[in-house]
Amino acid sequence: MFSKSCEYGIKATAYIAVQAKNSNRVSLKEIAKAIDSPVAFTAKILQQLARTGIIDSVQGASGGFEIRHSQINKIKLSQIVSAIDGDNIYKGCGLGLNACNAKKPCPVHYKFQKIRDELKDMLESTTVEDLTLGLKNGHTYLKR
Amino acid sequence: MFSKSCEYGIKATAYIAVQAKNSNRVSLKEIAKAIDSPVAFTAKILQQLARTGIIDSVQGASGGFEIRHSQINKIKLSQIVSAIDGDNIYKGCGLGLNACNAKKPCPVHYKFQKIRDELKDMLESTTVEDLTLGLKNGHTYLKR
DNA sequence: TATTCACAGGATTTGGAGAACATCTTTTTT
DNA sequence: AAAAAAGATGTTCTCCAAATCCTGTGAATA
Repeated sequence: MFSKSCEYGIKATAYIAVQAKNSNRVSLKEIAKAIDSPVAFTAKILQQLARTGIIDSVQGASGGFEIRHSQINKIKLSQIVSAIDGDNIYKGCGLGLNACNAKKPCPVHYKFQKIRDELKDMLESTTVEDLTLGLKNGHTYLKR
Repeated sequence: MFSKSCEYGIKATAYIAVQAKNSNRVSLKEIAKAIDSPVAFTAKILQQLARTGIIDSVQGASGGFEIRHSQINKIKLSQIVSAIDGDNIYKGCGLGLNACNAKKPCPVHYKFQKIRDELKDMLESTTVEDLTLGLKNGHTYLKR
């Protein structure tokens, strides 16, 4: 469904948000450990997220990553996905055709459109805060 | 969404079905040309589909691939997907966790489950015949 | 029965995403 | 100002899906 990068991006953002709620700034290492991801690779993804303004990075000793409290309930999953995987999930043809659209649809175009639209709605109506709720009370997990 | 193999598999099956309705048996080359896919790679995928009984292959001169008329409206998209990609699409975790299930769900588990269930329903309720209809009257396409 | 056509299937190569490594830059602390 | 902590960036390595190659086998037909 999503690329590995995107999966890590979502998990990392969720973890940072949980810690930000406790006013903790977290380091790259801590994040990688918490979401069980390769450190160096995670660094690149966090950079992408920081550049697009989804998370904030602070350099230097006692630096790390954080998210402004006011942003936690505003960041939508769709933003993270777009930042990392682009909008191919919404636009891409189910059968991989380059020019698949309403004018020249592939045989499964409309059936897939329905699914994709629902996926889009879901991603646009789910905020990072939604993800933190289950994590805080231990009902959901980021590892294993 | 699907692997390239799977995309080719669906397109090939649809094409073979259209031709089978006209009582034409089609060769590997013709199929590859019709769906704009690499010949050798397509051969492998057709082998898989033939082995699982979704399509029939006939060796020798004037051989090729075909589908029994009585099967065209019975073969479901889900069968093709399972034969090539397995059932990872239904089971796989949205965030790539190995052990993501109702007992230890990831933060997006239930939201994704809904989408996946709908995808499953769609694939199970769409037959190869459904795909052939648009192709025959020129409303849908397999190339470009 | 020899030839040719066409699929079967094992072995191999290629390309790109994912992962790891090394180095440079910035910021904080002392 | 120097050292330490941490992010930024470029390069390399690895692995698997994607694609190809080559040889084997079966069927038609002359």
